[in-house]
Amino acid sequence: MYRSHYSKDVTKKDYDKSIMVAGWIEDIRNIGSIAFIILRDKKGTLQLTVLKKENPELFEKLTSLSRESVVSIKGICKENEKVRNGYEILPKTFEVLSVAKAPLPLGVVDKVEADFDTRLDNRFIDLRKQRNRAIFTIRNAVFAVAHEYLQSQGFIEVHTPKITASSSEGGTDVFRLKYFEKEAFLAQSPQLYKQSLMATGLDRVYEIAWYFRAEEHNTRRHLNESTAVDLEMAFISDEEEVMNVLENLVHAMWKRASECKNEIRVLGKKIIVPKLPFTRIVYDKVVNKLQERNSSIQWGQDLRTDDERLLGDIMKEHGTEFYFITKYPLESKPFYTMPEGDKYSRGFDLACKGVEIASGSQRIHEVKLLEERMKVCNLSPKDFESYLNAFRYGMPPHGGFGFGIERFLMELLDIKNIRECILFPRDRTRLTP
RNA sequence: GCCCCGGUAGUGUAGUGGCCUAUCAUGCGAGCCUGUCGAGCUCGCGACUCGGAUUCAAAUUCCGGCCGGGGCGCCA
Repeated sequence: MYRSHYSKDVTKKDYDKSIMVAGWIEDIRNIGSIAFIILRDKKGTLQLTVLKKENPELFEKLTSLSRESVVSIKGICKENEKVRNGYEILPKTFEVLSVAKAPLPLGVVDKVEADFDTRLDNRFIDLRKQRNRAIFTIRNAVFAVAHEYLQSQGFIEVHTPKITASSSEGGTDVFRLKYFEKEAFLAQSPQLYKQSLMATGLDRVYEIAWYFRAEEHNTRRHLNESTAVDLEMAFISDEEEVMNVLENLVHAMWKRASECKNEIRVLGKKIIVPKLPFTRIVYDKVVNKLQERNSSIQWGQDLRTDDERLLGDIMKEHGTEFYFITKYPLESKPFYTMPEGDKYSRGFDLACKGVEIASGSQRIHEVKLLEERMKVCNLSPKDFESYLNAFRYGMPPHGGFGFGIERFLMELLDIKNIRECILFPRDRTRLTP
């Protein structure tokens, strides 16, 4: 046994008793005859106080350890108002579990900041910082509530292949790889599989999905490997039903995040839970509003980055940070999007403060129309035979969305670089660690 | 894919042709110090991304490579 208590779990009942703590040596302040050692564990830090005259050998050994070495300490817990936790530990025995090499490639509590690149190269140390770990604690919390909410709504979690034969649904470049004697691709999304599952009778499925995208973008908001809550539901009469699930999901996640008080405090953020329902604004109106503000957007075009930001500002003036953009022009949406009339589609985006965080639609469930739309989008139905087959033997009306988690976390926590929101980011140049 | 920018001790920086034997902080090492909590003080250690060119002289200018950052497009 190495530990009886975490730093934050020590209570008045433990005072004057022998307890065991374990963790990383964050800092050693050796004053001469007395030394203060800060020990960090999963939950926080605590102070070890060592007196030279009480045990010169123990004093010497403990104070000469390198920072970030891992130790287990057995000692007496003493109440002390002068110490931040209200207690300190007077070590009696200890065990060194791992000695850290010095100097560190990245200081955990140094007064100098490190470049993000240096931080990522040494992510295992970077994540020793409370602030950085808080992001992933919140990430865990929002995933947990996503599962809870979706399960409660009758969705089941599925896992679809990430190695696929079909090259593209359009819209992005994909990674190519060798699959024995064949060529294969990394899935850009579970889109085709989750739709195929609508033909099975599972009715409502979701996946914590990996998106692999080979675009050579180099921005703060793009990753080449990202995660999403991807969802598909059958027997819907229109896309509004899908939007309803999405807004409730986002709301539940935002709310759960707001309950992570400790992490929010560490991050120095405020999280205000948005009100439901989110505003719906049709694409045509978006174009009008943007044109009123001197945007050069033409009807039919997708919103450019500056248009998205401008719309975010406009919506904020109307007191809303979340909004759906609905009834997109058919030509700006992927082939599987259900048309509405000749020009429009049942596709929508969900934006938060000017950033697109989710995208979805009612889908086409009629195979002839699907083939037609593929051709219009310069895709060959021949390349999608196994997908199309799922539509030939009974496919109910359905729809769904993809909801980017890193984008969500960026907006939730006001983080400027998306790479902060994933443990080991994959971007244009980074393949390690 | 297009465009812009950067690379100096372990870390973060100063430096814009000679005053650079390269600044400061942090770190690391040695020493002093009984209540620190960004501890303090003394001494020390440690660096110009690579290759070529210009020049009497290059961290500094030019060209190329390598590595990285950012914007746009595309998207989550």
